[in-house]
Amino acid sequence: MAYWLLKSEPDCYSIDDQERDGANVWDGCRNYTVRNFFRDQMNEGDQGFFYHSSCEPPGIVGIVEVASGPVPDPTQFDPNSEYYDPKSSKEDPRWITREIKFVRKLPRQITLAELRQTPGLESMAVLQKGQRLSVMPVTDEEWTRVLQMVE
DNA sequence: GCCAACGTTGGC
DNA sequence: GCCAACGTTGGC
Repeated sequence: MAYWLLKSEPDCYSIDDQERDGANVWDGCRNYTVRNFFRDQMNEGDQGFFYHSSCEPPGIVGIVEVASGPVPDPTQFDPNSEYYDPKSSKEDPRWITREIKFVRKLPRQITLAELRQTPGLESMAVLQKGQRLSVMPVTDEEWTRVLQMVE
């Protein structure tokens, strides 16, 4: 059992979209570190923070759960998709992801600025300078500490 | 296999 | 819109 933080731009796919869809394939990610998290590190049943990025204000808005084993990202095979990858094949798919399902919204958003001000979260991956991964690990301690902020 | 150029992310 | 950080690409 592990915890994660998944970033999404709300203009593109928000927590409300996730709530409406329930479960869906987390597609479109084209970063090898993130691919490896999806393929090798996640476990079905792991939970994650749903984080709104590139918006005002950025921050954590909900909780989601890893709802499948590793699956190929279908958009890599679709020539009409902006995420189409002609170098990938169905025999040896390059981009692996998971189904992600909605668990709940937080009672209120926890902004990035708040996270930065919270003692105990100094080492949290999302707060580190220069990190830009769209999926990042969260420790047990960080998970608990963040949830305390909205209790 | 090195590394410069380029592209992307995402907070500010 | 700016720009720092850093991943990816491609020439050599």
